[in-house]
Amino acid sequence: MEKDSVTPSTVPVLVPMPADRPFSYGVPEGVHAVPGSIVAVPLGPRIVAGVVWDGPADEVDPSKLRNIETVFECPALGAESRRFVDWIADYTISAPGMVARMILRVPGAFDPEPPTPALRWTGREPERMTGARHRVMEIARDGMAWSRGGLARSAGVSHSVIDGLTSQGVLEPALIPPHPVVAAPDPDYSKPDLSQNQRPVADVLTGKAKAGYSVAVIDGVTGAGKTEVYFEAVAEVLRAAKQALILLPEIALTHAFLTRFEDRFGAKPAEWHSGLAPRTRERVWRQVAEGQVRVVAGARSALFLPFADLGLIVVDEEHDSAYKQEDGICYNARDMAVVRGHIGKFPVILASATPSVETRVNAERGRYQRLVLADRYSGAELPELRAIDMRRHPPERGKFLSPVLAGHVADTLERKEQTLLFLNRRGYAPLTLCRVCGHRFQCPDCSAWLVEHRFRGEILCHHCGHREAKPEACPECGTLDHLVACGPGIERIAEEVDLLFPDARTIVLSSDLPGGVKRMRLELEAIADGAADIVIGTQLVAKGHNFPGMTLVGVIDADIGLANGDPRAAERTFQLLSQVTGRAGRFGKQSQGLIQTYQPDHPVLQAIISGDSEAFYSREINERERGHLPPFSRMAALVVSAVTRPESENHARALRRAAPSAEGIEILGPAEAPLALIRGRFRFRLLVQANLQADIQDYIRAMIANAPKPKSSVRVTIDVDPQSFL
DNA sequence: AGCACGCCGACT
DNA sequence: GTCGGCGTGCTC
Repeated sequence: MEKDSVTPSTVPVLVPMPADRPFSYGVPEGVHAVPGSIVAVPLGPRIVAGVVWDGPADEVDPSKLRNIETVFECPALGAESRRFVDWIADYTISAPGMVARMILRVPGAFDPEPPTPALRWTGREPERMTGARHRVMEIARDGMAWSRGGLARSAGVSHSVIDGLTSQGVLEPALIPPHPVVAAPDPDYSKPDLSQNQRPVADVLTGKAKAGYSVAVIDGVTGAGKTEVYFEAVAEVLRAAKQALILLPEIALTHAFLTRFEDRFGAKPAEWHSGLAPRTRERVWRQVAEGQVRVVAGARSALFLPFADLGLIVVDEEHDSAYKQEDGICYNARDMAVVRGHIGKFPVILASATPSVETRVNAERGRYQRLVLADRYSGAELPELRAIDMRRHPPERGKFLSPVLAGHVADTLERKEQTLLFLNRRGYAPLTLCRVCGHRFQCPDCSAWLVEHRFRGEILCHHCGHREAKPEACPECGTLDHLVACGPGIERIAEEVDLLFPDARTIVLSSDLPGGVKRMRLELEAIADGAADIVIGTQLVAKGHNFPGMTLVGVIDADIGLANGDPRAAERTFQLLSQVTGRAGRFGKQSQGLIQTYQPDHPVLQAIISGDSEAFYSREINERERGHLPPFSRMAALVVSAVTRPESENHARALRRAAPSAEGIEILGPAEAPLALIRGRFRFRLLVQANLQADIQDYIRAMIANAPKPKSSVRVTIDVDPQSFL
């Protein structure tokens, strides 16, 4: 410990920790740290990455003050990104350091990528020429830098030949700068051939792209060409030398999308999703920060890339629930994209064939501008939709395809066209029970049934990942071979299809598919190329894939989503079924969608079949307004969880008692959360419902501050704007 | 969030 | 007798 004659200057630093404000760190002599600088700082026993924040640092006990370890050689986080972090922390009632962590969760990206060592021709000729050396010189004479291995391989010689030439001074060491992850997109690479319907919408969007903040909603049926239209806004932003971000629901980062982008701009966008290799991830992050990457196509987490100069965000399929993050910091990427646009003073485009009720209401209120794209592009017909009344056309006992649907599948096979059978349930059967004693297989740690996955020979929990080998005997009564599967999953549908159509080539697609993003892309491409006759899939096949040969879509069970009482259930079912039936008939052939249901008169099904979505929306919006539900009020869910049921319930009650009384704010609960037990923790939930003028965040902060501090084993998670209103 | 410290069960 | 479980507390 040396005695300091001068007090070192201090700066606030956001560290990846749930503290409500930045920590203070000393800045050593000669170190340059400005707001946004990404730094390594000591925190307890370890070194972590943090960001220098704005404003003066808090005074801290000098004995606690520690110094910044390093300032990374990396562009500082811009002021817009910093305001975005502060805004999200405030809105979601979470620690700013934890929000910043979402940006910084890219280990290794903060140090510049080292240039690759290479060799280049010096202009000198070898003293003695040999065959091998001649082959090397043929290549090296172009004056380009080659890696040692690359040059050897190209010339078909061994390393020692290269080393010999290097020691003779024929080749000299050089450095290859890091490769750009993608080439620069050219806004004028190919002029789009827009239809009469698309042109005016594209013109409005390009106009907005040149102005400041605005939100536009492109509302158009599947296949109406929304992508081509928003590409024009992207082009305009590229001309203005700004960056653009296109958000897509997780799985929708399809090869087809990337190809369309490349056809329009002459280069692929940089991709950002969970399936990226760590190395690629780092490169993309860094090149986005440096401004080298101009366009990113990514999943919701791409919103937290350190853009140098962002000028547009497109949220494709804006209604999709994949935009909602439910764990850790709860946020909806669609809404946060709008916030980001507001902070950065740039336009945001929301696109969907089935916009969310929230977005429709925002458009009606004039906050968003709605642009309608009416017709299908290039004359493709919408599928002809019909409900199959399962009460009149029941399947055989223990089967799930009605004779009507099976008949149409047979016809489609005969025409050598493709069928998609949709069922939003993974596995073989959602429930297994013993026919002798009635024992039901339940997860030991969750209030959920174990789902049989017959292909894997296991029964597993879809909430915590608990798995066990599928037993032969009932664990309760010991009876052998009397376990019975209840209800269908896609594997069971596949089994039924195999019995009905043994010669058809079938494929089962769900998130269970081993092999990750890569395998999924290959399978989807193979299907598009006609490698399967019948595709059986979960919602993942409903999202944005084009299957040209697909002329029949069968929905196995349209009633699944409507069963629970959630006010949003109707909307979700409408969106999902519209999306999945929209997979058919995108390329001119007449196609049909058959929807199996026990309630063909349900308004949601009527809306889908008749194509009268306006009636559906006005009814839904009305119901939300009457029920005082979002977006006509604001909601937040507080979930208390603990290892024992009473601990959880008691603290939930304590929170409710601690709630101040406030004008226009109401609390519902506590009640057992929809899944009362997850991963061995009992959950109780409070719902806070506020009118649009009330400050729901302040209210919740007061509630938590007033309540007794719970034991650390009791956790409270806050979800502002929850997906479920129940 | 991570990590260390600290106090109670099954084993080298 | 130790190894190791996770409950509690702290991090500028």
